[in-house]
Amino acid sequence: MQDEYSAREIESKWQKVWLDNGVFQAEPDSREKFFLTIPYPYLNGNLHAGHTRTFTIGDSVARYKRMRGLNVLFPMAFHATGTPIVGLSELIVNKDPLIWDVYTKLHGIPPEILSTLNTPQKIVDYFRRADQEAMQMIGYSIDWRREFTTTDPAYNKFIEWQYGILRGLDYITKGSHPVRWCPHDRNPVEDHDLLKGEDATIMDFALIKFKIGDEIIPCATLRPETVFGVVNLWVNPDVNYVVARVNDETWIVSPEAYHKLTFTDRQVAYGAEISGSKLIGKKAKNPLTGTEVLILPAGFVDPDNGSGVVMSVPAHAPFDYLALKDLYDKDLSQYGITEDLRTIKLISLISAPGYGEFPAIEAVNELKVIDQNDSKAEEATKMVYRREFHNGVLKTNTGKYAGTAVSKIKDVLLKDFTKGGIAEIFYEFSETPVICRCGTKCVVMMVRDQWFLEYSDETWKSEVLQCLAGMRLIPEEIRTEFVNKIDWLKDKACARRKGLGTHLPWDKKWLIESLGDSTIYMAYYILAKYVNAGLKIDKLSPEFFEYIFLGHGTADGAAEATGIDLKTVQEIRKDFEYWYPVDLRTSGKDLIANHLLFFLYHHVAVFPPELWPKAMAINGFVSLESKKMSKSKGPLLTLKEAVGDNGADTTRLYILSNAEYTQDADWRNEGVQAVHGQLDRFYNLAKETIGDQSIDESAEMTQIDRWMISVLQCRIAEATESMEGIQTRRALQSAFYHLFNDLRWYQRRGGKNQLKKVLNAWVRLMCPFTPHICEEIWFSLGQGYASLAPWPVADPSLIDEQAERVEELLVRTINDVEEILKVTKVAPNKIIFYTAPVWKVELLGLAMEFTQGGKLDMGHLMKAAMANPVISVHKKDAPKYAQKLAKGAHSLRAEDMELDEFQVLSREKSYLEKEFGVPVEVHSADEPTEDKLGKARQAEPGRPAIFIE
RNA sequence: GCGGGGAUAACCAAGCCAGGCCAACGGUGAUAGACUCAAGAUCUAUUCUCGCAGGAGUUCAAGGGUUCGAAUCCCUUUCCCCGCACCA
Repeated sequence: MQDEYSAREIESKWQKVWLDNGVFQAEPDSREKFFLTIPYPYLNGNLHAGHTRTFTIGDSVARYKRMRGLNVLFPMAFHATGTPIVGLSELIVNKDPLIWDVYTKLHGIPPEILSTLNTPQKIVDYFRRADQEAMQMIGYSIDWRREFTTTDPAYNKFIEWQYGILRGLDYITKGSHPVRWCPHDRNPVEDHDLLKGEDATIMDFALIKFKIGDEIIPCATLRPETVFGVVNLWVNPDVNYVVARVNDETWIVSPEAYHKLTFTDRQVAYGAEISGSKLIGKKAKNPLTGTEVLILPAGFVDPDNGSGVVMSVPAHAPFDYLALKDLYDKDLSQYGITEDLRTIKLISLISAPGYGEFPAIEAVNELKVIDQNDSKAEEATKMVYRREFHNGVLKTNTGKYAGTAVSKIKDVLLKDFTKGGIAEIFYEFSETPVICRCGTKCVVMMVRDQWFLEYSDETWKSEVLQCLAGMRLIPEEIRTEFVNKIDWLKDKACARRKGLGTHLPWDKKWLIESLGDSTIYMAYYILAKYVNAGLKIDKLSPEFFEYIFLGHGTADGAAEATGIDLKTVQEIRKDFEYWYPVDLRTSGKDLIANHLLFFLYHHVAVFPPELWPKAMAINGFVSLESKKMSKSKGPLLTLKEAVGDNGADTTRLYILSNAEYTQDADWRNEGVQAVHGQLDRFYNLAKETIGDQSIDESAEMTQIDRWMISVLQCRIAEATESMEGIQTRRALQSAFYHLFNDLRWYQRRGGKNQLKKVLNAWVRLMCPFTPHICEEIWFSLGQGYASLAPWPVADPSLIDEQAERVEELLVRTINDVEEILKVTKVAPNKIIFYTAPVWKVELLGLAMEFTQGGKLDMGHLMKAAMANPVISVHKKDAPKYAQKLAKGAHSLRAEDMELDEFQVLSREKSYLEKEFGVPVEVHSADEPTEDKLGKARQAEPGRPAIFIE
């Protein structure tokens, strides 16, 4: 062992030793196996603190399980499929200043190197190497022989095979779906492509097809149920509407709506223009009820929202009510309207508790909204909507829908109306405008002939739920979230035109979407070892995969089809049978709603139940000095930076002990430095222990030795239990911090001879968390690798309750003395202890009996006490103590009566004298001595009386 | 809006599911003392308020309730974080 703790030297030394000796390479054997995987990182940047947390949790579990004697397979690979890497390479070529900044400053890539990363392949190669280096410099116990990247040709074959299976199961279908689209770039846009409107979601409006003669004037609404309550339509008189041919119909919509329609899956042709004012005064027929309603002018109608025509439901929509009211006394003869609008009867169709017939009117009155231009009109709308949506029920005038909750009706009506030709669905952004980085206003585009994974399939879904039910989730609280998300999951587009990836085998112009190609790749780790060793890959055919992963067909058949020799085929199959299924997948919580769900879906589809994953563990994010980390805007802490600045073990210990489960961890420099100091202390204590020639391990065990060994068993048990539940923070509390404090007490009490024994267990307890420093210490302690040494097992026979109670009594007594000294501020000359008299112990015993037997009351207790001759002699003092016991009946400690306190304190007299630096006397309250200030009478079991001179 | 999770002393953070040994583990920071020529390291103590004898009071987002007893159980309110997709 070196004199000084030098993380850098120790860490690189052991990393090399592990790698050179293949310490973490796993092969099947007779042991029980444990297959642990973590989502591979995407290769568009360096690994950061977030990865560090997830991966380090995984590594510590892998190391723990290995030490528990399991055969652990912990592999790693890299994700490159999808669009971002392609986009990144273009931006690098164009020397995009933003990207340049992010990658040189946040990711720490030298400019001269960054400029060479001008193709996707070079980016992949660079980060693949960088990530691997980073994972090695933090000491992950990965079997690197199985590494791969998702753009490797053999991996493509594997994905093709998988998609063939899904297609065979009819889980892949064709359809259309709406996307955010930039008309200028002619591409779907993602959040980072946007200048404005990142928060906009795509909402489905119903276009209700009102009719003017044969022409359709569609009204857009998010509340299709209100079609029952329409009393007029609204058109903006200042807008020039478009008469257009839409499929086989003639539609009248705003010009903006026309523009949007051209991006939908409809055949659209421009016809003529018609001014809004010309439409006003006409009658339109409600396609559902057949009623004719008047078209009226309204300034609040936004041509850029929906179709530019709005149905008016004044009973439930404050805007409609206000607009109608505003017209009551207006002269509308210019539109040819002569009738009195007051004759238009409002139609109520929703009953909601707290509201009467016309909620819109009530809301308007309540908020004192003046007219349709009043800003409070918006508030009134929201108020009515919220209440009606949550508590509203449809009235009898809605026919067969009567009685249905408003919150449940939308999807039903959309389905019924579109089927009946009454309405169509129209997609629109929830907020506008949405603007692309190129400056163009984005639209909702309907992508046609898109390939979908049918995640909505009921059979598939129920199998996934069944799989989930059989899985262990850590922490268990996330189960509801998983169930909810499975319920919510809809069909997912699974192919793209752009990016890196595997082509759909039956439709080569499509690339398989990058989340869909990352679902069952854990199985591929088994094959990757052989591919990396030079296995022929050009002929990897479905038959081959069918055999090695599913056992379909025969080894001979697979060998024949591929030209791979039979022995290898059989070996791969045997490997797979040994390692699969996945025993644990640990991941950040961001992947719950996507990757982890798909992971389950695809496993369930491809594999039989016995190969479904066994468990998932979820962890939270990492923030930096309380600020959210951002890969593109900073702050960002890369794994390399963290390890370079602080060392691998410090980084690991810090990130593992900082938070647990789904809680977010906060990376703070001050804390990291403190942790480094703690490791330093650990190292020094180990070094001193190992070098201490005076330690006599064969010496007879003293009280404090027995205590130390006893407490060690508890720590081992706690750490073990914690690691079984993947609670790294809790495990470290026991294995590191508590044990550290125990050792301080041990040494303070003069303990020494058990130090080596404790250290031996301690190093192994710490090894999953801080493996390098542990290897270094272990090397001086024994032989072999600490990483492969057996995890300590708690020995119940070494638990010595008596010894622990003695120390508790001492701690309590010392604390009491200190408190007295603090309060009185006296400098002691002598300290006298009086231990409790026998009769009090007897009385406590009686009280305990009564408590267990049910009720403890003074009467019974005193009666029994007086029957006991030991107690009855003290009949003057007994009632007082009895009273106290009866009061504190809930917290009586049996332990307080099982220790001979006089003997203990007498024995530890010299220690107590050393602690306080003054002479100490110990008396029993039973022995008549000088009782200064009557203190001796205060002595109770568990609490000796104290007198300080 | 919907769904999930949270709010604990200067800060981070246990405890809550299984109510009482909880003024509340542990760490950090701060203060004091010991050691040292000194610094650092280490060790010890203190760190809600009051208290010259080991005590008392007020706390666990806010308000209400259940209970002999609540940080823990129930109800209401406020605030915070995450996801809501075709993007990895």
